[in-house]
Amino acid sequence: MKYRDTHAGDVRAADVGRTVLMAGWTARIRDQGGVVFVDLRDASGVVQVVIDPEVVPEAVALKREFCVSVRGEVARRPAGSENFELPTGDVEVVVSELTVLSPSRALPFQLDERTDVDELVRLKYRYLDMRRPRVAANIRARSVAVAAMRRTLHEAGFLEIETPTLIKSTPEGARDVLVPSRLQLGDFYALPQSPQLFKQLLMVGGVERYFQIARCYRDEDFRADRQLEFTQLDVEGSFWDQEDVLATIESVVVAVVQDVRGVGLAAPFPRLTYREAMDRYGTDKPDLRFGMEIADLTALFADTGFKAFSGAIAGGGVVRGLNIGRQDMSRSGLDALVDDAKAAGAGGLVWMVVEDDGGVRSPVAKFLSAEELEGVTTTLSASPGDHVLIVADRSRVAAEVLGRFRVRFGSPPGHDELNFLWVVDFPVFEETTTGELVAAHHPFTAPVDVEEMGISPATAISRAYDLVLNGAELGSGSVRIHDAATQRKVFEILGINPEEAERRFGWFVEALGYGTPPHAGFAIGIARLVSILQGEPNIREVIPFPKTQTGVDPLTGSPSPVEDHQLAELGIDLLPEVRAARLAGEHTGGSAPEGDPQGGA
RNA sequence: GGGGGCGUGGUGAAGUCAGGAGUUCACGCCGGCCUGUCAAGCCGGAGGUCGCGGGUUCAAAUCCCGUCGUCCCCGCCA
Repeated sequence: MKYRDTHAGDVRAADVGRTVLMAGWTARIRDQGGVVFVDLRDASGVVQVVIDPEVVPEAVALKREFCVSVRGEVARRPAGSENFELPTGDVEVVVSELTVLSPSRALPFQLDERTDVDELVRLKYRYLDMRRPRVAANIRARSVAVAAMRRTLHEAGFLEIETPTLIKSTPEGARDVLVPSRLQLGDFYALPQSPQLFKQLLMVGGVERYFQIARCYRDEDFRADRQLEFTQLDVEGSFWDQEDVLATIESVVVAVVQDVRGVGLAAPFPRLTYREAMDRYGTDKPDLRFGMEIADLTALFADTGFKAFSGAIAGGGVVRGLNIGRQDMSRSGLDALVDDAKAAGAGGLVWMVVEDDGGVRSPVAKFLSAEELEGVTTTLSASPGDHVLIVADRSRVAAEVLGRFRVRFGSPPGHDELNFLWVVDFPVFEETTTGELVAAHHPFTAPVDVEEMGISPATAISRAYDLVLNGAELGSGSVRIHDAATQRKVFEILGINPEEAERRFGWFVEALGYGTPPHAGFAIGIARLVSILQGEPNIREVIPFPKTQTGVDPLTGSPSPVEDHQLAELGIDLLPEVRAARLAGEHTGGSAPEGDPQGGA
């Protein structure tokens, strides 16, 4: 059976007089008694079809979201009855034949977008949710974005290569998602956190340019921009240095933005070093759609008598200030900021308000000299009404606290503006709160200077870089280590002893010993990029079937218990308390409405 | 692991602070009318264990305790 020869959204005045066969959904029905208007929607759009119930009696039984096929003649709408909101609004299709391909039950929520429907309900009925313009547009945009990525990279000579998704667990960084092996009883695969080591092996193998739309898995807690499983554009190139990577990624991003937004981006993108980003914006992913820079006041307070400041400076710390502009804040509101700063790890926070006469109101004003107060307002360009926040602490703490206030009080414009930015020169390692060194990017990142890394690892700079868009980290990459000796050195600094390094990464380090080309690469979070381009507040909106914050899929009910024989085959025995909890029905997930969602007669 | 917001017919909301009969509004749903509507309109109707459990009270959607779900955030995310 032929269902259609014309798409609803494509019907135009030029088609008047043609007989068309269309198929789609009855988005809206306006039954006038003697004539029935139906908005027929398919993936291409909407067209109004007109039905005379005496000619087509089935029309009387139509409800919303029936899947139907109609045959009819395209006609110009009577003068005055055009709908100029619709691309098809000057025509309509006069139906001669209507087939209900599939009726619909009453809907659990309305598909118009007048109100925000609870997300849990949307996810439980995601197949209906994606009939709505919002998710439908996001799914399309994502496809357009991925197509632009593939096209750009194929044209530049890259090979698209799949790497395994059942791989060796090399725990470090994120928690692995584990999969038990039946054939190797008691052993486990891990799902990849990224294809990192496989793409490096591809470089060893002589694949000089690789990319993949790669599914990745990290078993950490969810956020608006983080899911258990996600997709990255993963890219790697041999005989590449940092500049080759940045240029290639820029060309991909420019193509994506052109195709998704219809906007040409200027490249190359601006760059900041990690150090600059931290000092001026208090974060390694600054949103540069607005200014509000953090200023260093350490020199100004070098000889201050105010102990909170002098103490911090004497301890090797800094004094930094942020002008958050005019604010309507009460004394208690300002004091609440002090608590927020403490919660974020600072010893304290000093606030100042510039008075109309240029004087400064602050709980600590009496401890500061006139020159110091003057210096603050001058350095921060604070004018009457402006509120100033000052933190004296270790450099990292001051940056982080003020960086958060900057984001909180800064006012970025709408999502129309796209501010891409490279942050380069990340450190090789960062120190944990317990003083251990961990890889800032990952342990396969090349240092700028291997000797220097050996001497003072804590301050060594790497050849790692991040791509930032509107204050969000879109992705990161690095020049990789391509010799076994440097790789072993990094493992050593990370406190991984040679035996452990051999057990976990021996297979990889061995590969580096066979003429590995210098190589470098990058990975971009696709949902993050598309969600920002689409102006969405979270990545679930651009994921067709996302999970909730507790890792549950409300539609299918996964994860779910499995049969005992399945566990037995895998040699798995649930803890008695886990088994009891399951039997008691705890954590069964999902409280969305069950059964007939409509009630009614 | 921690902090915060939310949970009221199918959907969205008001009611909760300050206890007094499941009250209200919009949409949807069901039935009827209607030949130019397009968020159609008009008339009529059905539909709720106020997430769940316990407590206080003469009386709980409302106050208290616990719990579940969901969202945002901190930790975590090499």
